[in-house]
Amino acid sequence: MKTNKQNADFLHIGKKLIKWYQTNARQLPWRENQHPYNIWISEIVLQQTQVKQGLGHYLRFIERFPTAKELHKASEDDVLLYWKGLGYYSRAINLHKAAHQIIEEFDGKFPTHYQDILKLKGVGKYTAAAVASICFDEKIPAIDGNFYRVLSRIFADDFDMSSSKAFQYFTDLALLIMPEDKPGDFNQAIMDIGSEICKPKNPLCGECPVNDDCIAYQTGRISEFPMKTKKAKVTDLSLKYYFIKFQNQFLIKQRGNDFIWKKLYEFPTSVPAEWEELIMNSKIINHKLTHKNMTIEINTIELESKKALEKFASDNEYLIVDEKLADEKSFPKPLETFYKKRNVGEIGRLPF
DNA sequence: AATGCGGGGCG
DNA sequence: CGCCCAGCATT
Repeated sequence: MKTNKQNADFLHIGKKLIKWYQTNARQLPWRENQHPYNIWISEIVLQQTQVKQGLGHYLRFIERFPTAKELHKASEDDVLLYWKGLGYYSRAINLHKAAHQIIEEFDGKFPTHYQDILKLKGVGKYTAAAVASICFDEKIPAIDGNFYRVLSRIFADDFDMSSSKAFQYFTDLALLIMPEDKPGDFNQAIMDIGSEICKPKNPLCGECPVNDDCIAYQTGRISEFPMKTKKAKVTDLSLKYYFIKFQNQFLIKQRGNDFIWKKLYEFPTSVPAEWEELIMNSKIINHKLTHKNMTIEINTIELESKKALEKFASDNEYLIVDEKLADEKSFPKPLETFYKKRNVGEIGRLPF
């Protein structure tokens, strides 16, 4: 925690949020009472799910399974049937398992403390905090994506929300603005403001009850927050090449301008079916290599004549190059490696 | 620390 | 149409 924030009083922000919530809360079915069962179901439904999408499912689910006892008695298939279309189906399976826990481990009574609620299957820190604060007045901030966004903007704080330390960091920040009283209203105020006003894109700052406390808004830097490093997406890639040659000459073609290795040269990526017969009589050397997250298979085919090579090249618009000339072309790294050490490999059959 | 789960929303 | 999405369990 930054020391310059420790001594200042930010509790007035939380108090404003609570006051705003008491007259501006969205009217939602699970807010008609504070039964922990209903709040719990609603929080699970709303994980990674918009209210607009989850509302109908929530109503049908509660109608079919009005209490933990009913949910406990149901079959897993029945529970899944009522989850159909919502996605993340392990949520439904865990809901069902948690109903068993409530009946068997908690004697049919929904647990009343954060630490016990957390023991339920499918309930993590966010959901446990939401239920504990809304239903049992425990002062625990319900830290989710909304909270990261709202807090980072209020404090114009560029702490990376992708960091593994972000949860603790934003918990500390939340406690700076969280009053002792009405923790449930406080958390729900953040939920409503996060989804309706302090939206990721095009936030409606003019309607925000704490816009004069929001440093990002006051300094016109809303779009800078929250700070988030996007991790490079890792995808496995499997490639197959044919190193088709006659003596010291072989075939290459320049890649297009899309995907990877733009404009670099590579070996043929396929062998047309009409060449199959000719190639069946050739010696095939199979070579596999890995590079980063790629696996590349290269089949070396020694043709019987220069004429065959030329025919193949003109049929498929390949370039015939000399081994020395090839050095002047730009190859992707794994192909260049192969090109320089291509005497490695095993004799095999062509894998058509 | 990274990955899988699933739909809808968004540019 | 591809990309994105902090909640939770699992690895």
